[in-house]
Order: sequence, then C-alpha cells, then structure tokens
Amino acid sequence: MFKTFETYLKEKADLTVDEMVAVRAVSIEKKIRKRQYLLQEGDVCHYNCFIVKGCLRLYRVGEDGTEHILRFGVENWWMSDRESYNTGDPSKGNIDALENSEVILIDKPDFNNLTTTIPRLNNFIEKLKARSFDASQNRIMSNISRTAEERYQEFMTFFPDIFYRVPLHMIASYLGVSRETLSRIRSQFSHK
Amino acid sequence: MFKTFETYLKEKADLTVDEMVAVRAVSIEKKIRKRQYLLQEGDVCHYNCFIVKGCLRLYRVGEDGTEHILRFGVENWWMSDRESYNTGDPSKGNIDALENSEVILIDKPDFNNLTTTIPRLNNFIEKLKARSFDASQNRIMSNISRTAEERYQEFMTFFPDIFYRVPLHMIASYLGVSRETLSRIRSQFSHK
DNA sequence: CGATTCTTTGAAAACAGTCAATCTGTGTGG
DNA sequence: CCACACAGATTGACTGTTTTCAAAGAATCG
Repeated sequence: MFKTFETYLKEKADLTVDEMVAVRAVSIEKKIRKRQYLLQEGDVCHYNCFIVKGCLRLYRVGEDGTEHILRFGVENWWMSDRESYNTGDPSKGNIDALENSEVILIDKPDFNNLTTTIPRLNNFIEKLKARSFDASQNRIMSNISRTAEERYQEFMTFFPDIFYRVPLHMIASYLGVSRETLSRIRSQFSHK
Repeated sequence: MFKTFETYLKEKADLTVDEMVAVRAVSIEKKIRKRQYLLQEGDVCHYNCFIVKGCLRLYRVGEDGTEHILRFGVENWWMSDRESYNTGDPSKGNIDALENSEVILIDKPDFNNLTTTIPRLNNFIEKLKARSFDASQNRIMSNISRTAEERYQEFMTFFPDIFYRVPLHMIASYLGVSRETLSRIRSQFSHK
C-alpha cells in the first residue's frame, strides 16, 4: 500500500531513498470502507491524507440540511479539510468514502517536519497548493459566469475519471444545482 | 508611501530593521489612476502587488463579453493574478483601479529572495495564502449553497468596507447575478 | 426477492435574465 | 453657474431557467 505513495513521491518530488524512509516512518496506512467517515463536522482535521485507492468526498451541510460537495478525491489526490487543518479550528465539513478506499495519513507535526527537512518535498507541496488555489479560482469563475449546462460539460471534460464513478446527484451537488435539474440538463443534451 | 507597507509588515510579520531595508530595496512604488490597468489579459503577472491606498479589482471577461469580478482589494490587501504569477502563463484576467490608488510592486525573483532569506516573512506569506485558499473554499460553498439574497447579505456583513465604496453592479458581478436582479433583491429587502 | 439508492419525469411556483426605458447623481466644459 | 454627458441604479414586461414536491422507473446489493 505504501508502494503507490512511494511511486508518486518519487515521480513528483524525486525523493531520495533516505527521504523516503523518513516519510514512511510517519505514514499511517488506513482502510476506509464505503460510507465510512474520515472526518466529521466539528472535529479538527489533524492529518494530511493521500488517497492510494478509492474515492472520497469533502462536503458541508447547509442550514437546510442539504449536502454540498466541495471536492472529490481519487487515487493520487490529497484530501483533507485544509481550513481546519491550518487553523486548528473544528471542521465545518465532513470527509467520507464513496468507495472502499485506502489512504495514507500523516500527522500535522510530522508533515511539517518532513517539509522542513526535505526541501524538494516542500517545493512540490507548495506547487500543489498553488495549483489547488488556481483551481478554486477557476471554479469560482465558473460558478459566477457559466450556466449549469456549461458547468456540467466542463466537469465531464475536466474530470472524466470522477464523472464515471460517482453518482449523478453528487455531481449535481458539486455543481450547485438540484439533482432534478441535472437530470433534465442531461436529457436535453442527449436529444441532440 | 512605503511607510504604510512598513507598518503593515512590522505588525504582521514583525520584521527587523535590516529586513525592512531589504524589502524596501526591491519595492517599486506606483500610482494608478482610476480606470487604469495594472494587468491586462494576456500579459504575464510578474509582480506581487500590495495596496497602500485605493481600491482595485481582478476580473475576467466571459465568452459573451461580460465582466466577472473574482476579487476586490483595498488598503493592506495583496492583489495579483496568482495563477499567472505562479505558472508564468499569460493571465486570463485583468486588474484595474476603481479609485486613484497607490501600490507597491515586488518583482517575482525579488520576492522569492525575500521569502527565502526572511523566514518570518515567508511564514506570514504562507499563512496569508492559506487564509486566501480558505476564503475561496468558503466562497465556493456560498456559490453552490446559498441564494443570491443570502450571498448579498453575506457580502455586506463580511466586506462592509468594500460594499460602501464600489458600485452595486460590480457587487452583482462578484456575486454572479445580473445588476437588475441585485437591484430587485435590494428593494425587496428594504421593504421589510 | 425486497430494500435501498439512484435517476427520471411532470406540473406548478419561484427565481433570474434580458431588453428597453427611466431616473439619479456627478462632474466637466462652455 | 448652467447644461449636458455619463456612469450608475432602478423599474416594467417578458422570457427562460431552476426549484420544489410528488411520483414512478431503474439499478444495485445483501
């Protein structure tokens, strides 16, 4: 299970063998079954979580009780509630598994240790954060400027791997429309 | 003009006198008049920009030619197109001044120098980026879960200082609704 | 098979966008 | 100082989109 993570780190951050050992020393392997929670609202997010296998989601519950999905994560993605992780405040969101999954957890102090002692890792993580921010900006742009149909097509083309493995009502939730609306968008679209 | 920046850095990052000198050495003071551009679509964003005085906006133009505002910035905020700045790719957005403004620009290589040589500055900037990311996530949540009216009220309470100095049609653009809709939301709201 | 989860459909109501017109305040040039 | 232009805000009428609620079909899993 650590193997996948190792391959990933080797390719992305080009870690040495020694560095890899250091990473491994603080890595916690964990299996989560479908519908199981990795983080629940109100708890503090103490871990960085790398997805080895499976599919997770981060969502928040609105005032009316509706679930709103902020992110999906699949193999080789990171998944945590960064806000709670950074601030140490209780999380506003929940992370649960949409499939039986395998993840690697690294505790915050351990992770900080790694990034300060391994510059190449730090570098890579910084880049990752930067891209993640850019993605957020683009999603905001999408939300304020595109129609639901456009956002739907955008999602399909950008994340085909996610599109084909999560239920449609969750994609609707991610896009910010009701499942009925998404269903109608799809039927309109396929009648062309 | 540098004075304001100095006060800010002193308070936020607690820089020493020597460090402040180093910052000053690479700071470019610039005045921008209302409606003038700091960055135009297609250009690469080479600078970090700190707002000493005034008000700027970052916006993108949609396929139909409509302007969509991604961010506003006022005194003591940073304003740049982070995507272009990070990647070196041409910017998808424009930054212009909504009022006569004064900014301090720091070139990317210079800025990198500063953050690598001044750990406390680096630390502060990292925190800033983290908060900025969190804000993005919260805005996305808002976009996919709240009604236009709720987003409007949210904006007023979170950014009263911006609310009272930018035209309403720009707030509409930021919120992702037409100016007419915002106008109607307001009149409904005030008839209570 | 039965239960659950997921998707689709229909009809009514609420909501938002567009276009065109009007109203307001501001500031500039004569 | 006035008249005019201009940017901003509002309103009305109309159209189009999205939500909601209720119901019914598929698909999946134990």
